[in-house]
Amino acid sequence: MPLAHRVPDLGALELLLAVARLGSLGRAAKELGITQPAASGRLRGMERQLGVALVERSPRGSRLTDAGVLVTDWARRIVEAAEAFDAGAQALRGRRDARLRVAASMTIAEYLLPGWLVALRTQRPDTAVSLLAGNSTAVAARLLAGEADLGFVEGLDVPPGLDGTVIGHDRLVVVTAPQHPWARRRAPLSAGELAATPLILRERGSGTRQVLDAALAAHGGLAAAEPLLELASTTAAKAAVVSGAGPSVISELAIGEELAGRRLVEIPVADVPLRRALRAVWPTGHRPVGPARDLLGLTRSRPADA
Amino acid sequence: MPLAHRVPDLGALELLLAVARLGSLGRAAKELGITQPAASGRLRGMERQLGVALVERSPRGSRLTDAGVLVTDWARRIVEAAEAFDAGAQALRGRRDARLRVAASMTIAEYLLPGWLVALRTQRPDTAVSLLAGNSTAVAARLLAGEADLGFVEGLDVPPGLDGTVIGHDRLVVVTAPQHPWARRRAPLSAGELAATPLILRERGSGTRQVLDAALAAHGGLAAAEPLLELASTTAAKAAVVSGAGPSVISELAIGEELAGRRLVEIPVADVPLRRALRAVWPTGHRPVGPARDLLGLTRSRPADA
DNA sequence: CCTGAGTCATCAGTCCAGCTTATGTCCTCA
DNA sequence: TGAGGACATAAGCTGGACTGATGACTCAGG
Repeated sequence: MPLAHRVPDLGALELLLAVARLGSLGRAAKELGITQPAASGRLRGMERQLGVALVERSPRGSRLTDAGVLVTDWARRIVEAAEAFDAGAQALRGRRDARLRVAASMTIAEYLLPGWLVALRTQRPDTAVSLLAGNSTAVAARLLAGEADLGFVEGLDVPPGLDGTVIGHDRLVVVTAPQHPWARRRAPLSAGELAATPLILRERGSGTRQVLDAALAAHGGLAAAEPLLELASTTAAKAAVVSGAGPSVISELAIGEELAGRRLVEIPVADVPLRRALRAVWPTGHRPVGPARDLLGLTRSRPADA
Repeated sequence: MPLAHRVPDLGALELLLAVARLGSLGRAAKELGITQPAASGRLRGMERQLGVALVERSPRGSRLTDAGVLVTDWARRIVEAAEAFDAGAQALRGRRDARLRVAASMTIAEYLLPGWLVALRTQRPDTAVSLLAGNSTAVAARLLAGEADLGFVEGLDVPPGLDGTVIGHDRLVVVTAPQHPWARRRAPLSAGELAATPLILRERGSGTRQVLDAALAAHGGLAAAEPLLELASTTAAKAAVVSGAGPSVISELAIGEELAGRRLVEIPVADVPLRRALRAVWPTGHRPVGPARDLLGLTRSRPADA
């Protein structure tokens, strides 16, 4: 039942990628710091596990089979996710002597920052980053106290005492399970319908909730209905929607995978501007320099509203 | 150096997700088929490895810490990639009694099919799928020989003897390393410039190459310059571009990760329609039924040109 | 032809990570 | 106050993965 028994472990996947890149078991082994027999055995084990030959061995080297090419590309996805994990985890470990201290809102820390950190690492391998995640107020406090060099917040305004620049936008989307009647609508949802429907929402005070309330209020003074369910985390809300409990309004950053896998369906909405800016922020007058400036450059060159 | 030593293995990540979902070490352990002490030890090991407390234990159960929430979300990315890997690998194993036999072009098999298979599995858990990857001709041959139930091809036309439906589009994009002068251009690239520049390309005969040639020819009869480098796989071409060898034209499906991580930069092009249709195909008159129809439904509801 | 430098496979032996079983501690609830 | 659930700890086992040595094979060059 558990996935781990059917999918090779990370070491084996890295080995496969190295073999694909270097064209030789022995060289791949050396790169990973193991011996050639270990690599040979490991690759053999992976092929036995998958029931498919991945590599064509010859006395002149090794090449991927057709199946091997496919498997290698799928493996690369896993390894890239692992790299993002590693970059995030290293930042989270947060040693005090870190040269770049970042404070970020939860959504940005979860979905955007790991990718930025991977990119930063290829550009500045020696920059140690520490990460602190919290809400906008906490981010502002850290910056003003000099405990962070650069902050990232989502929301409608820049906290007082800070300067900032918009680095992208986060759209809130209405989602349901594919079985929900809304998933078969042809016409977009109206603001009135949305306001009148009990939704699955984060607790009051969350950024998502604020934006939704503000957007409905701006649009003819509507007030959202009492929530169907109030949950503490985005993940819990997603799970509730997937299981068919009802519709919800969630950041598009959080639901890419679910939309792709058709576990969730986006419902178009008319006339309700459910966007919020994503901003990099810093104490007024202290424009980012050094590694903070590098990181800022990475974030700006890729708008987050793709 | 190797990633595997710094990232917990898949089993540990699954355990973390289960704990987050179930709120108890013991229940999570039972779900994964291990004992509670094993789960306890494993979680402790993971926390030691990351240097961060992930779970708050109490005699009434376990909840994630703030850091735990972040780590769990990053872990979920890895596990989802592993699910896609698993779905693809099972199909590749291709037992003869598979109820649904799919033949797909390389690009679709690599980048789109695993996601579809994961979705199909939640919808029809008992459908065994087998996968055969090859070029358009091979896909057509398998279908006409009755050796496959459903095919997927990318390209300009439907192979003779087959019916089909467009399920999305694949855009070819011009990419360079971020250091390349083109990355700093303001104006889009003209067709003439593109045609005049030696590029890193797949070998002649590949689908990518055909589309590029056709698009340039259609646009004022231009012919592409001699390639700078001819490589056998998309992956090799990507690697060459990333390392700064020169610009290339690659399917956008293949470079999502690289664009996000700023290892590659997309260069806008004026007036050259580098699109190709992605089609599901089947033998004329044999409209898909049963599981093939289910799979087709999944692919159509999510256009691949997002 | 040999020979040396590559490749990969096989074998035997060691070692450790992770498992299980058994038990202890703490809290909560009836 | 005792039962039950949740987690931790301890002891012992086992299998998987590693190393190091060796052998088979191919190719290029004297």
